[in-house]
Amino acid sequence: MVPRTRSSTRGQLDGLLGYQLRRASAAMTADFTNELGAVKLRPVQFAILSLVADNQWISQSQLCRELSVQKANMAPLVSELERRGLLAREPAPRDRRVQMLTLTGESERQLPIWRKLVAKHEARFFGALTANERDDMIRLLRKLWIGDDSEAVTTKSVKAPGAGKKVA
Amino acid sequence: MVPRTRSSTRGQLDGLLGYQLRRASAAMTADFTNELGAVKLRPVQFAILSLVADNQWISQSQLCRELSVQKANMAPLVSELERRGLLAREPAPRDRRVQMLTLTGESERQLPIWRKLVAKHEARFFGALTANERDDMIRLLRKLWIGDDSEAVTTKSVKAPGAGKKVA
DNA sequence: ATTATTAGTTATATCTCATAACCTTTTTCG
DNA sequence: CGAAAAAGGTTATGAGATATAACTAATAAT
Repeated sequence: MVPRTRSSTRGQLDGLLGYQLRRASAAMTADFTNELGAVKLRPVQFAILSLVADNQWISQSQLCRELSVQKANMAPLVSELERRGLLAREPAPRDRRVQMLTLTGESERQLPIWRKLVAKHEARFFGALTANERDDMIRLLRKLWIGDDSEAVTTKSVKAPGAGKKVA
Repeated sequence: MVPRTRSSTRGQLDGLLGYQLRRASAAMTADFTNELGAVKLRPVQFAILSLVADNQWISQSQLCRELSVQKANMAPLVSELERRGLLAREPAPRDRRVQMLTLTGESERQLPIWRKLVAKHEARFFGALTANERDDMIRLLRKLWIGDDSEAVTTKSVKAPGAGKKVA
């Protein structure tokens, strides 16, 4: 059971947090897909449904902000979930631009099951960590991107007025 | 300094390690691109060059295993770096199938500079963490994917003989 | 020697994510 | 009030990431 030909040195690379983060995230996504591939739910789709479940009548724009997904990418995502009968769009009465979102009977029924699958995936993938380590990690990870406010809704309409807030 | 319109509840989602990992990794990649976009180096390209620097004459296959990149995807990656004069391919004398890789004078010269840029990016992005927290995080992240051995070299040549090792 | 394996390439399909252009509806403000 | 700006949403498009399949050439196994 020799670890194959691990002869080379990962050297500098191995000490980079960014590299470790990227690799861990990729492995996690693969494991997620492995668990929820059968029900055809990708991480972002699960995130959308989960968020709609916890915030009924949330608008697509709000979703975009919460998930840092650009509106141009959110449209087809929501459309597909709608097409599959997992999400319903409802025009907002007070603002006719807004599409309010809600779960359907079908997704309402399935979501608890999917959440169990996700929980199973999490237990498996993060099983290498102790409960304390998991708490630490979630706390640390959250510090890295919270407050990102990475536009995500872009197309900032920075046409003429250059008074932009210096996006850096 | 109110956190904008954080009116909705991330609810269940927020407690998922996988979600946090995915968001943090995405934010990190964006920051990396922001720092090294000017020199046209993506994370995977930097990883390749860094690894070749630390392991001269490494083969593409070894690179694939180290980085969990499939050979079908590695080929064009290496080709582009070669085209840009940052990597040189040298047929191995003992095994004419193998392409041994090495840095060029140009990349040898630039790599220290690029490493400094990466260090700057890491300092900025992970600056929200203390030194101890960073040590913790790198240790925890490593536990998540090390030993993955996720094939990555696939195309298992499972032609006729079904005695394959059950790729799952 | 035949067979299986390994290194590498090319082609292709999906997913992710960013930009731009556009329409419609509100909101802001002179 | 009315024009301009801003916000919600859609479509189109391109680059990057990543997975599979099919293939050639060279080496290893039995």
